[in-house]
Amino acid sequence: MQIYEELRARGLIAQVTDEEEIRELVNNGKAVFYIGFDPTADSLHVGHFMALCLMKRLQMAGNRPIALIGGGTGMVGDPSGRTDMRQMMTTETIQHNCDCFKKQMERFIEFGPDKAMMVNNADWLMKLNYIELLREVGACFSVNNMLRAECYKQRMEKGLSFLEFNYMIMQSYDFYHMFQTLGCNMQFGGDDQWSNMLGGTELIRRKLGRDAYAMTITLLMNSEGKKMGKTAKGAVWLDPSKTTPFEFYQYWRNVGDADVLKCIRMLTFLPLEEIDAMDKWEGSQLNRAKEILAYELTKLVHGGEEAEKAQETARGLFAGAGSTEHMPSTELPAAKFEDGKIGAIALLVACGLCPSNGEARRLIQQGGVLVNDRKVADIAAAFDQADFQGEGVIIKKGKKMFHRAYTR
RNA sequence: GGGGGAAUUCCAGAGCGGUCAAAUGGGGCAGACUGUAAAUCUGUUGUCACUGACUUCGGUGGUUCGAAUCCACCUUCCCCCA
Repeated sequence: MQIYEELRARGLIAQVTDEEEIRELVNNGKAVFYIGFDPTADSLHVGHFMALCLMKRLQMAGNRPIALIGGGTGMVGDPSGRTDMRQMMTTETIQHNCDCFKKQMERFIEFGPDKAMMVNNADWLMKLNYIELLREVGACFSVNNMLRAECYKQRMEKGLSFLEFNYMIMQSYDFYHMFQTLGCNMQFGGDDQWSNMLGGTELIRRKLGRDAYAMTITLLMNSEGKKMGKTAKGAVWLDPSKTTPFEFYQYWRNVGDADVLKCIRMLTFLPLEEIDAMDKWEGSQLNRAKEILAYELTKLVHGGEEAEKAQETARGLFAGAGSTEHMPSTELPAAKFEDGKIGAIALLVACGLCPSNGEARRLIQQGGVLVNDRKVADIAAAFDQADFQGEGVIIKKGKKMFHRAYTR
């Protein structure tokens, strides 16, 4: 099976401009393609991860990836999929984020001569002259058409600033620029980028009379139609200091039944035959599939060792046996103890399991806290400092949150 | 440029000058049931020294014994006309 067919089979392809041409290009390793990453945070998240995997897959098939960091477009802000305007970022923040992205990407993609390239569109966008740009490319865009684009339509109700309206032009210009300077003939991106991407192919056609191609990746949605990779606390990050490997593992371990196979297919590098076999699994057997999903992804993002640890820890906690040493933990300073004791409420707050005393109190009253497997029944309960020595104590909040607290 | 409207807690969205820490829904958290799933049901959801106190309703002042509610100005956003 060739790469294009594999992408299809994995359900990764959402829309394409010209299926025949694209298949031809990628299957023969002739594509020089780019994917853009706007530096909106100081770490990549799961959404970016899909794009990185796609790059890797295509690179393995002989194509040349270009990772475009949006140091310039980040100054404008993409209105796609947003109901309100993005917070404007300072130049320093953008630069910092770009640096962080670069570091993380290097873990996944091989950069170097004849390998993948990394470029920053600030290098050319920042130098643009307004009038020149208007005359050069502005004339090629129809406002009527742009307003019909889905990404702007949504914003017509809430208001769209001229700044953001220009995002599509900037992105199109990127493609146009790289088509000429780097021989980039294809663009990939999230499905929400479709209209921006078409802007680029259209611009190239108008200015140069040449064909360029675009393809979008299916957005990873769960069965309820919500974007995956988000939790109540925010995105699931790839940076281990923002989302620990254990938390990362648990996120995938807990996906809904209806979504496991889809995730395995789209995100892992397991052979399709193996995945097809799992398709027949049902009921509680799917738990096995979830473990595989969680393990594979943790391995890809954090490495085999971390994946092992996370899996071992999870099994230990939920199945009763195994080690507890890799679960999230907190070292309690001696100052937290009074007369050699710490109250249950103070303990929960100190470990970050509850943001306020009120919530900790409620949690205990509702029977949601276990310390060393014993339910904490009284909000006035206190624990001896001596118990925290060495291994410390295991605090269980609700059904799934485990935390270890210890002292030196 | 002219006219009109809006800003409430995580989100959406109620809210007669006192009975408002503020309806309702969503989300979150916890309990029951389970498979670390989904669905369902129950409780809970500003902070703290929690039978009490304190800080919240875009901002700043004002009226009043008392303001989320009334007035003035400011800020931001939306709509209509140009």
